[in-house]
Amino acid sequence: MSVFRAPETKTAPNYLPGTDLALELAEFYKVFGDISRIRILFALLDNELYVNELADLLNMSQSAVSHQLRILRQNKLVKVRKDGKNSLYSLDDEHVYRILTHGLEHISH
Amino acid sequence: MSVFRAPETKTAPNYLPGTDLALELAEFYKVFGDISRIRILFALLDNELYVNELADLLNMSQSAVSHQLRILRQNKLVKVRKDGKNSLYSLDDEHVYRILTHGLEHISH
DNA sequence: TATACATATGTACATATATACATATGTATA
DNA sequence: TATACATATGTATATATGTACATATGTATA
Repeated sequence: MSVFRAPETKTAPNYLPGTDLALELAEFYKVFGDISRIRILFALLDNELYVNELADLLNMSQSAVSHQLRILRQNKLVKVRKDGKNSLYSLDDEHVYRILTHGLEHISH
Repeated sequence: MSVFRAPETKTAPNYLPGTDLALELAEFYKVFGDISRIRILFALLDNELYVNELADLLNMSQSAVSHQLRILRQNKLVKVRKDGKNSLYSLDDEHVYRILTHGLEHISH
């Protein structure tokens, strides 16, 4: 990835994304930077689950789950399907699985 | 990814990582969840750079850059090479590029 | 309509964290 | 050794953020 360079030789970086893009990307990764949201995403990896099922499964309050689901929804990582008074949540994006997988690859060296 | 399921049918999730793993993964993504670190990583994508070069390039204080480089180092995302009194930083891991790329793919829909 | 229930949301607060500032450490050169 | 310079680090502080608690919204059923 990074090319070796003699200390005296200075080359400017040839790809620097604008601040806006960097910010957007940071905001995106920030969503994955919380254990509750990670656990929710893993729970939804192969299942469509109700809010209260998530709360029970993960030992979280209904409120906390709902708040985190909102963040995940806003970032298009999960989607909702209404079922009467219940809400069924599932993953929204095909990338989510790959993103989680790559993270796991990294931390397992 | 997520299998359709009738509301009455309840299946337990078949893969739930332990809390420790979820925490480790969240901590890992947290590193990407900051605009300064993202900008540093992009700057290092094709270049080996000195701390002061990064500071100039990104309009950050030397201290701020150094603090963030420490976090990136501890998470094995960048590595250092000493050159006298200078330090040359570069990406440490082949995954970094792919992780950034996937993030970009997601936010660009 | 009244009640029960599932989910969403407003708010307060405790905790985490990025940066500025000051300073320490380490290296090269006079 | 003294000085200049690059980088690292300790600390304080302002800001961001996750969760608890209370409550609102919306739906099904009696």
